[in-house]
Amino acid sequence: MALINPTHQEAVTTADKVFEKMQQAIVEGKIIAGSKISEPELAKQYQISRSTLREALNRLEKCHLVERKANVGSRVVECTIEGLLEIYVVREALEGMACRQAAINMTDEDILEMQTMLKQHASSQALQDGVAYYQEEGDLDFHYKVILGSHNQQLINILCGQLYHLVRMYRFQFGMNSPRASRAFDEHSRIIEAIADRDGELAELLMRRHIAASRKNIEKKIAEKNIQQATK
Amino acid sequence: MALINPTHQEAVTTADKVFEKMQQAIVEGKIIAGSKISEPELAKQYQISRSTLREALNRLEKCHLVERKANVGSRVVECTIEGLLEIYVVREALEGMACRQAAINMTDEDILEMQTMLKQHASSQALQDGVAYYQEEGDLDFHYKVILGSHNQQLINILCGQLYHLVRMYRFQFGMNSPRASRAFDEHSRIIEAIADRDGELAELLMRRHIAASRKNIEKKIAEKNIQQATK
DNA sequence: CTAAGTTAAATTGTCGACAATTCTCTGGTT
DNA sequence: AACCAGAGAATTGTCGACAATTTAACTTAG
Repeated sequence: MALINPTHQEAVTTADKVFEKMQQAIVEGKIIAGSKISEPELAKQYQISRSTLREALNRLEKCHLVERKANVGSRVVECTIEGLLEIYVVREALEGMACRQAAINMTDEDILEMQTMLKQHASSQALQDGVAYYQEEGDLDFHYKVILGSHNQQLINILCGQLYHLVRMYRFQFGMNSPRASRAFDEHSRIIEAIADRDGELAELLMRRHIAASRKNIEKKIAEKNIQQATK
Repeated sequence: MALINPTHQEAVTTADKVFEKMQQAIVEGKIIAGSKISEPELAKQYQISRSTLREALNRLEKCHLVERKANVGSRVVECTIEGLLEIYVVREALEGMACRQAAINMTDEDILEMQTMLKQHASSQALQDGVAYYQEEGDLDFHYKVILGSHNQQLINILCGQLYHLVRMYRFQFGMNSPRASRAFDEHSRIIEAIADRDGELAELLMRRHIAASRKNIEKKIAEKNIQQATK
């Protein structure tokens, strides 16, 4: 899985390593969302000093996984429906623009690589129970490559550096295995086609529709759940 | 000047105060862009310990004003033309979306307040040498209010918390007093009109054109300067 | 004179202790 | 019984010192 972030420089210092461990733990819910973080307790747990832990907390704050208030402490960010929808709105805007830029700035080799990647996903999806795979890793991988293809460092930083892990957290904790996999695949195909045609306007439009469709799908689910609860 | 960020919580701790001072110093170029930051030196300069200074540096890193490499140190971010254009691309996407959301989520009172604010700007602009004023503060103020009007916390965080100070830095250091002030005023008026009409699609379109126009204006200037240099 | 290797200085990362603030629990008053 | 006040405990912010790493300066071989 070539899901490696060029922005992401490998962890050399101990604070980095603890940061990565905590990041994973938060994404997977092992450190539960919304809970308060006790510096002394976690420092003891990870066998490090409080200063080092605070350094790690600062990096978690940078990717919006924890929030801190002065003289009060840090809390893990909460997973709310509103928060999830807000992220989709931001992604629609930013990934749409990234797609437009990718149509301008991606090299022919990059495009070819993405096309072959999509074919691989298609076969492995058809082969076995690939729906989950596709939805989990393949989808992120696709979006990732488009973002990198924009060659816009600001876009890459915001989307891959900050929002990426928040998205992963929501996927993990809300269990996003929606039945949109096959439709998503078609949408991905058309997006790559537009990029290959160097049609930035269409590429942006398609990507925005693609993400908006996911958001509306979630909104629909929520609405259904609310009706269910109201009528019982 | 009601340019207060609700995101921005006032500085209570000393690290916060140093952070704000350094932020201002970087924006104004008193700490020169691209220069390396010496922790011991700055700690002595601000009369604080290195730990506190590092805390401040972490916050500067959060709003992308400094960059840090492990075991090497921190550098003030550089102001490059490419970086400026990248920011405009991100702003076009995000503020466009913020504008669309503002058309949905702003209250009638908020809209009325923005309309009166714009009229004030108009009169004070016509009154005296308001062009600079409008361009410097008024423009930021307008964009600020639209962003807040989106009521999307993610959008607000990214635009007001992170990009805002970078934009200020570029304005200050590149001396953006372009002659687009009067045209910008008309564009602002139309944007508010669209928001008042609750026409999110149009509001987004107009905001994107507004920002794209600024970007193209800069690109044109750069091109002219390059030709000048080439022919002399 | 250049280039590589080695040593010394400087800088960054980490630690434990102290100060300042906040939270909690107890006791008293209306 | 509810609410406010105050002392104690716990937590966060800040400090100075030490360890690890990088940068520089110097020496020496080619």
